[in-house]
Amino acid sequence: MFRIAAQNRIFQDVVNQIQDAVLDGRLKVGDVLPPERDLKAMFDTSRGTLREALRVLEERGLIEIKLGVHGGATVKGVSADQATQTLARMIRSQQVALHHLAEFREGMEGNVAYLAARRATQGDADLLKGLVEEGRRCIDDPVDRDGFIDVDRRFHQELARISGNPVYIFVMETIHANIHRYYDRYLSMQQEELRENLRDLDEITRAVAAGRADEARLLSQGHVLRFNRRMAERQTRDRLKHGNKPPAEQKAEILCNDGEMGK
Amino acid sequence: MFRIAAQNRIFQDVVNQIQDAVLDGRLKVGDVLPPERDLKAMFDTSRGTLREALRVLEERGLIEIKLGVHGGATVKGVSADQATQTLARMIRSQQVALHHLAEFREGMEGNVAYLAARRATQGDADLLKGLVEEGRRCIDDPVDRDGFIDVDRRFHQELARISGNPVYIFVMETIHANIHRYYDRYLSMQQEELRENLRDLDEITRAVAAGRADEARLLSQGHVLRFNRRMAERQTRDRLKHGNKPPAEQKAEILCNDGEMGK
DNA sequence: GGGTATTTAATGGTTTAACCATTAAATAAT
DNA sequence: ATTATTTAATGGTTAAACCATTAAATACCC
Repeated sequence: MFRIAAQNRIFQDVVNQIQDAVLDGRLKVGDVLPPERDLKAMFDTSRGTLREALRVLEERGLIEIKLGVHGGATVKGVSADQATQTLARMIRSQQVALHHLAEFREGMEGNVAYLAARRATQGDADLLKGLVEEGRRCIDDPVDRDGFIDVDRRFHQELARISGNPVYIFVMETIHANIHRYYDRYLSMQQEELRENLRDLDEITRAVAAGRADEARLLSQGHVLRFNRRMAERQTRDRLKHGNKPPAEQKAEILCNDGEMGK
Repeated sequence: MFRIAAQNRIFQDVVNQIQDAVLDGRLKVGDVLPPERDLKAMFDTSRGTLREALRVLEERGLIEIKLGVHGGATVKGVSADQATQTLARMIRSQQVALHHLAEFREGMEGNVAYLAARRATQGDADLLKGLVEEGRRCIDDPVDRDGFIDVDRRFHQELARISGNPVYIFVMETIHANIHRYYDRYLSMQQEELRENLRDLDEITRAVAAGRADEARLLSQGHVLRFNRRMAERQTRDRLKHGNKPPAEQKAEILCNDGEMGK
C-alpha cells in the first residue's frame, strides 16, 4: 500500500527535481544546466550537497559533466548504459558466465527475428540487404574481420529496431555490449567461418523480407547458436592450455592502511 | 583498441577501489565499511570527495548507507535494481509503453518455460506444485486477489530460477518489477479469471514436470498473452473513459528562480 | 595580415573545519 | 523493572577558500 518514508536528504530532492525535468521533457537532450555556483543558489543549498546530486544524476546517465570554461552538466537522457554496467558487474562477480549470456541471446534473437519478419517494411528489408552487401565486402580480400563483426552487430541491432519494440532494443544493447568483450578473446574467425556467417545473415534477411516469421526465428537461433558454439570451443581450448583459471580478470587492489575494511 | 583516457577524478578512484573489493569478494555482503572520517583518512582524501564516491556506490546499489550511531555503509552486492530503475525511467519518459513490456514478457516467459522444462528436477516440480496449491487456496472464498497475484509472480520467478540461467532471472526481475505497477490499475480480476489463470499455472507445471519443453513454451506464452490482453482491454476502456490522457503520471516541478534551466 | 604563444576568466574538482540531525546504547529517574 | 533522559557516534550540510582544466581573448612576432 505504502512505501517506506523517504529519508530526508536534500541532495535526493535535488536529484528528483532535475530528473523529473529531464523525464517529462522540460529539460531536453543537449540542454546545459547552469554552473554549480548558480544551481546552488537556485536550490538554496551548499555546493557539496549539490555536487552529490549531480554525481547521482551522472551515474544514472541523465547528465554528463565536462570540465573547464564553458564546461558543466549537459542533459543526456535515458540510455541502456546503467543496465549494461549492472550486467557487467554481475559478470565480474562471476554470477553470470559467457554461456549464460550466449544462451539468453539465443532465445532473444529468435524472438526478435520473429517479430521483425512480421513487421518489416520494404525499406527495412532493403536496409538489411545493404548490411549483407557491406558484410560481403568485408570478407573479400583483404579480409576485414573486425569490420565484419561490426556489420554483424549492426545487423542484429537493426533487427531489434525493426521488431518495433524498444524493450528488445534496450535488452539487446545490454547483452551485446557485454558479450562483445569476449569476441576478441574467443572468436578468431577464419574466412571460411565468416562466409558461413554471411550466408546466415543473407538467409535471415530473405526470411524477414518475405515475412516468414517462424523460419526467421529458427535461422536466427541457429546463427547465434553456431556463433556461440565456436566461442565455447575456443574458451575450452583456452582453459585447458592456461590451466583452468579464468582469463585475465583484472584484480585491482584496495587501499587498506592500518584500518580494516571488512567487518 | 583503446578507450578514452579517464578524467582524473579522485572520487572515481575511490569508487573503483571499493567496487573492485566488493566484486571480487574481498568485501562480502553485510560487511560494514568504516565511518566516513576513517575512510577519508585511509584514502587520504577530503570528506566531500569521499562522500561523492559513496554516493556513486550507493546509486549502483553496491552499498547502503544508514544514519545515526552505528550507522554507515554496509555492502549489498550486485542486484538488478539499477536496471529496473533504468527501465522505469524509459517508461516515465514514454519511450516504452505497457504493450511493449507485455510483448517482451511473452517471448521471455516462453523461453524460460522451455528451458525450465528441460532442466527441472523432481524437487523443482514439487515446488511449482506447491505454488499452484497455494494459488488454489487464494481463489477459494474469501478470494484473496493480491495473494494470488503474488503467487503468480513467485511462480514465474521460480520458473526463471529453474531455467538455470541467471540472466533470465535478472531480466525477469526487471520486467516484472515494472509491469506490476500496472496490475493494480488494469487488472481487476474476478474469480472466474483467477480460476482460468490457476488452470494455466497447473498445466504449465505438468508440462515442466514431464519435461515437455515445447508444450511448456506454448502454454506459458498463452498464459501471459491472455493476461496481457485483459490488461490492454481495461487500459483501452480506461482511456476512453478518461479522455485519452495517460493516467496520472505525476508531474513534479523544478525550482527555477530567475535563472533559466534550459539552454 | 596571419599565425603562434600567452594570458585570462569561467567552471568543475578538492580541501578544511565546523555545525546539525539522527540514532542506538548507556544512564538516570521513577 | 520500566520508562525517561542523556550521551556520543555517525551521516548530512554548510561555508569559504584554493587548485586544475579549458576555451576564448589577447599579445606577440614575422
